[in-house]
Amino acid sequence: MHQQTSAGASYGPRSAGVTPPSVLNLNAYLMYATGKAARRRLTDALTAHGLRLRHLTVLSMLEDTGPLSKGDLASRLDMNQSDLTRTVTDLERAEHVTCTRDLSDRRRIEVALTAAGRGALARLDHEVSATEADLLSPLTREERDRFTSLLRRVHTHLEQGREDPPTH
Amino acid sequence: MHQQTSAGASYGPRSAGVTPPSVLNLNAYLMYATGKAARRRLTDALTAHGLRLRHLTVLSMLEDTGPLSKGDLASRLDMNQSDLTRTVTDLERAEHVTCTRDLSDRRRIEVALTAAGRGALARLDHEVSATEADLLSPLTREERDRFTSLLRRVHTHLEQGREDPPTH
DNA sequence: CCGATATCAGAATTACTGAAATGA
DNA sequence: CTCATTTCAGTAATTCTGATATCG
Repeated sequence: MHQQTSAGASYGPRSAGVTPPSVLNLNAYLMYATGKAARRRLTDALTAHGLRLRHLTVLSMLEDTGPLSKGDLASRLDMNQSDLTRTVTDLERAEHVTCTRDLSDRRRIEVALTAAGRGALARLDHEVSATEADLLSPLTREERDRFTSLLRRVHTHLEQGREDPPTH
Repeated sequence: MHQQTSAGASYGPRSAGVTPPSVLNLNAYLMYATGKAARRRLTDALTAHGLRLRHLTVLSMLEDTGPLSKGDLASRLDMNQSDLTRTVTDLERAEHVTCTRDLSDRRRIEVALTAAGRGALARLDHEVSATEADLLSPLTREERDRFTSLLRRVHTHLEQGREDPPTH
């Protein structure tokens, strides 16, 4: 997008790093494309268990943090309330979570993981780990750690950007 | 997902870095989540121009590589043929690309960028760059370069994985 | 009254599947 | 006939919007 690979004529030999394709330099596109691939692979691994990615993320978030209200879950997972409600309904029906009203604020509904939900997560662990390993297989262990660290920082930034939208 | 935050009882105080939340350690989830955010921001930046992300990716790929057949475009952009056909139809209607049959293989249709298409890309450049900068704002310049490099390697790996599906 | 939380119905967008037409 | 390329129609899944009910 920045350099001008003008018209389709004569592509001379490219020494490494010279005029690399610009789409692939678009971090935004790379993030989108790899995210798409990651979602697809995770989904494939989950369908055999009758779950979708959104179910896994809710279960996993609850395992991490303990019980949360639906609003907090939606905000932390970057889902809208509407979809989160449906997802939790599915999980409640499958008895993977329980929903209880907060007595001190009767608007809030607290969602908590059940033993069955924890069991489901445990059964998913192997396949999710395998998907992880596959996705990052071209990287060495050190590179994976750096990648994770950078990704997490970007993710945290995006999370905050949602709650406090930039003025422009 | 790896550590066992066993049973839902007692969540003691967590000192920094100890038993970090597992969802956020799932690279697959982080990739999915950041990809989702990246897609949303790019889409927001594009709608004002009457384009969608898939249009930008096609235009941008053509600018990088020169004319490509529809099949090659689909494969390189990880879109299925069906959706790519529709996307190119839109772009052709907007006169951002032209489609010409390959005379040596009349099955293939070569898609090429027009001057108008190049102009549209140029007009998008600023906003796309701004989106890029925003997404990666928590990283230093060196970190961005490392991140891009790692991301690109992962992306390349996933691209190849599509053409040559692993046997399992 | 206002603002926050949750729910519901539906639309918009994206992603996928299968089948048909054409040509190598 | 088989295979590759494109096209079309329709489905499934994801994401988002708006309206409503309840509660603080």
